[in-house]
Amino acid sequence: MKEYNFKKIEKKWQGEWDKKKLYKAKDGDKKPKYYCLIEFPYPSGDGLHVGHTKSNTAMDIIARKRRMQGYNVLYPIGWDAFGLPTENYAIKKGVHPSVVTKKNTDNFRRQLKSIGFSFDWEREINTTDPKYYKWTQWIFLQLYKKGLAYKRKMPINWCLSCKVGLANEEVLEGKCERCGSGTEKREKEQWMLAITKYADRLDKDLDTVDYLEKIKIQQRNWIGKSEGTLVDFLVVAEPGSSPSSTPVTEGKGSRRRLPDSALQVFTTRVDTIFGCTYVVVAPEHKLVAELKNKITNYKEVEKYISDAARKSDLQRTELQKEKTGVELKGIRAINPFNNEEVPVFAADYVLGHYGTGAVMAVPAHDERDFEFAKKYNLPIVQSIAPYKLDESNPPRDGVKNTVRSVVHVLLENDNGEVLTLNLKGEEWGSEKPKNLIIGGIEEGETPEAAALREIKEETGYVSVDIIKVYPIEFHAEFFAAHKNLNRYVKTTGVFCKLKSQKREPVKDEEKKMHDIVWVKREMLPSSVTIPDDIFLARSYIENRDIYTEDGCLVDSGEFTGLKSLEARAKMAKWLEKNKLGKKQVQFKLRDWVFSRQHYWGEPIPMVNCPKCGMVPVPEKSLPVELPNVKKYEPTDTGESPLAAITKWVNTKCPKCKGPAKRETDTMPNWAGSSWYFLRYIDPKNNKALADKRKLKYWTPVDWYNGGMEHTTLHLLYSRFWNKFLYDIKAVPFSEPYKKRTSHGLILGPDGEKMSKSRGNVINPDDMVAAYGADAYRLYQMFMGPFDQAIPWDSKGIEGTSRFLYRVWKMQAKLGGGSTSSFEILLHKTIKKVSEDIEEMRFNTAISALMILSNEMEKESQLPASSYQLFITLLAPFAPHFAEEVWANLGNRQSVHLAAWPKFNPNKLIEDEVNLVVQINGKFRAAIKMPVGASQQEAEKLAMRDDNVSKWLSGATIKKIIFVPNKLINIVI
RNA sequence: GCCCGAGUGGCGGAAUUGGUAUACGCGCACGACUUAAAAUCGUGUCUCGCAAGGGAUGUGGGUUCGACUCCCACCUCGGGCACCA
Repeated sequence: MKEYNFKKIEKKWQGEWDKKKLYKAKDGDKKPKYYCLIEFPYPSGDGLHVGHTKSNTAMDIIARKRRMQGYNVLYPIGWDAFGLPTENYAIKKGVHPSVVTKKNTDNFRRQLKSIGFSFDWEREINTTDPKYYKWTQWIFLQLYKKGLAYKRKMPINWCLSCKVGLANEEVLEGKCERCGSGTEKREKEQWMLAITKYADRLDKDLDTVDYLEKIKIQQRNWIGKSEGTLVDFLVVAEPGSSPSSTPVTEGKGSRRRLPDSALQVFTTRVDTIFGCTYVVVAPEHKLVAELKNKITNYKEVEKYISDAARKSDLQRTELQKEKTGVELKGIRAINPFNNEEVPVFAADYVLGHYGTGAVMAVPAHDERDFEFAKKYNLPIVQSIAPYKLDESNPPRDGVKNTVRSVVHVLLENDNGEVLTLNLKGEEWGSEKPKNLIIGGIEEGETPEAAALREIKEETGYVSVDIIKVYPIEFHAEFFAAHKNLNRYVKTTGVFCKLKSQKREPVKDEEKKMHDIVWVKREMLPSSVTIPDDIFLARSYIENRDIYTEDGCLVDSGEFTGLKSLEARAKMAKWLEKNKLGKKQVQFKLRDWVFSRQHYWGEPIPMVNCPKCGMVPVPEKSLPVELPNVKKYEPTDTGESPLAAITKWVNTKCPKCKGPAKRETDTMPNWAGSSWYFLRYIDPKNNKALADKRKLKYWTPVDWYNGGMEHTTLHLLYSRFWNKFLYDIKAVPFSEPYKKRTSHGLILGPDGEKMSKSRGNVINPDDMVAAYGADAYRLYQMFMGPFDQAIPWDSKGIEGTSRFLYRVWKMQAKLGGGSTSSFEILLHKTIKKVSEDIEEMRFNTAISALMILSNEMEKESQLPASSYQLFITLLAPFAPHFAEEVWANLGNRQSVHLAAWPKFNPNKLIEDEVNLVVQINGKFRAAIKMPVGASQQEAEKLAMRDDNVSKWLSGATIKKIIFVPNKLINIVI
């Protein structure tokens, strides 16, 4: 037998596969199709590192298994080659970016080929190829035609170092995602794509696809759908402020209505509106300028606004802790529900670009409003009460309903302990503190007075300070069995401190009922329980002054008593009826900034004509190619370097043929990758982005694996483009990807993210040279759970390498022998490997293969048929190795075209099992038993065991638990 | 702060309708082969204990005959979002 020479074997089979076009995907083939996709790489100058190929290896395994299962598989590859690193490198070295790209893609191609991925190389694409970006530009034109691409002057994020405008998605904590340096806001005309028009569908259609749950959640959070209500507040001038105002009848006093100045706010909590004590507009809100001459402190307001505008995003987040704002004096807003007038503020904690840029502030029920109200001494009014229905003891029909106001007293002593009353008698017998001091508030009594009275009555303490009456009233409803009444209880919390131990005698009847127990605060239950318990405990301890959850409406006019959910619906209806507002769905998602001021990107195919305005380049003139020039440095003015190339910029208007100028902005990196999966289907088509029949055959992508970092950008953008192409009938499916999974990072050996600057990069070339592609692939998959980040361990790859050597050596034992000793294991392994691949549990699949090989190794003679079966299971993981062994076994056709093995369910069943014997749940013995043995048999055998009988001697058996074929537990 | 995910040997990790915790691999130790080393093969490897036996899956409670697994509270780490009304 020859030595296992991976170098020779891998080179040989890679050549063979290429020659035979083994992995060619056949358009329209009769076999069922399967489209496997990985994110195409950006061909950087550094080449691949081991992290880049994890996804490729995983999908390669799946693609190979699918082929063996009889599918016509499309597993393509290409290059996402536009972008800054290439441009920066080209500028530095003075070479054209296309030359750099060519060099880099050549290197990447060599690297990928050396690992033996089963790509269909005939479909290779490159986003920088004019034949490709012709169609990227074509899609842009379609978007433009449908009004989804538009130009708008707007503040963009400008990276000071890259000298480029960035999308919101590309700015992290005020810093450029790419280079990490600072950004600032600049006003610029930008091309925008109206992705927000698709926001609802992008959210809803997630229900129709099989993505990992965390990917769906992250996309949903990013889209940020929230259902709420628009409410119109009437804005009025304060008396005497302006003679031009007309009198208004609504509201108190003789206010004056200002023309056209309804202020619209967006809220998801219209149920809290009776607690609204002021309204806030964003500093950039148009109301401020409109009411300039009605605002009596305009100078002050103006200063605040210009200060706010000067803050960068970074400063705004840094200064987040302290809220600032300024009142617009001279004007007031009227709450349409109660006609109450409230002050109006401008504050930068309200965002101009979300909702209407204005909010109603309800400090009692919103964290941010509360903070602001505290700072500016604004009133806090409760309109929602926390509400608890005692589910185990709900109000009953046909029973009298009563309402009762009570106090719950938290009395603290000098040791920081609180007083609880432990009720006497069996039914209350619990070691845990049960009650605080609780008592009814009598007619005309304040909560404070009630608290002092109850303390005295129940405990005798008379020297007590009231520290605080908690501002939020709690409501609860239940059936009071001992009185046969339904109770609706309104509870006020009072926090008191014991000044001295001075006590007066307590009546005997009180003494009989309960003991006084001082407990540490932590001992109080933290969760809300039924009203007879200390159900306010947690709120007291946390000292919360506000309540932000749903509850029950209080002091809310005709809506009082409704629960939040119901109130929101009724109040929205009321608004609609009175034309004062309506239901509204809002999204966090914002339109996509699509312009970049760079050379190395797709030119935006538009022409600016002094006569005709913005004119799209006719489709037949596509592609608009990048001019071949020497200089492509970015400019400081914020203009694209293309603007300096007059020969290219000056063109003729497609409409009037007069002199015109080309659009000089280019598209962002995300453009080419938003539709590349469609181009693979028909990469050379010059008439359409892809042929309809081929699209129909291949789409949608069956399984797309990629990184979590692309969840909110690439994945969302490409879903958007695909949906748009579906709407214009260019593609047959609305959702591009049926299934999406993601891989975890491979970290450097130091446990840190791999990067050139850290110097912890592992190059696959070195691994392939030292251990071979197959050992490399195996180790990548064996490292641990696929979706987890795991450090690279160079010793680990030696393990998978050894495994291959051992399997190789088994060839010497082939011939006779019998399968009997490992036949069950063989079928179990087929089952496990088959299932594990589907679930991407590659690590346990490989472990199962190792276990089987360890068993087979013990045999002196090995049946060739079993070994061959084993090799087919190994083939997707170690394709070159398997192919060579397969050929050695005398097979003419490739192992990768062999049928995927099936397990025989009958051969999974063992005839003997290890039955665990436990005594009181502790392992005491394992006994061999025939499958399906009865409890009696098991008991009999178990008792006979020496160790078991030792434990059982002198004990009474209380109970026996028997789980067939698994265990018997004897309880003594 | 909010939303996801994870905490198990010296290390990567395995174990799901709750049923022998630590599979598989790495490392380490000892042995065989060798003049020697590497490679390879074999044996051992959670912890305390001479043993019988006990203890251990981030911490503290709970449910259960039985908990890595289920429930409650908390701690730590990783990722995402972050004044989105």
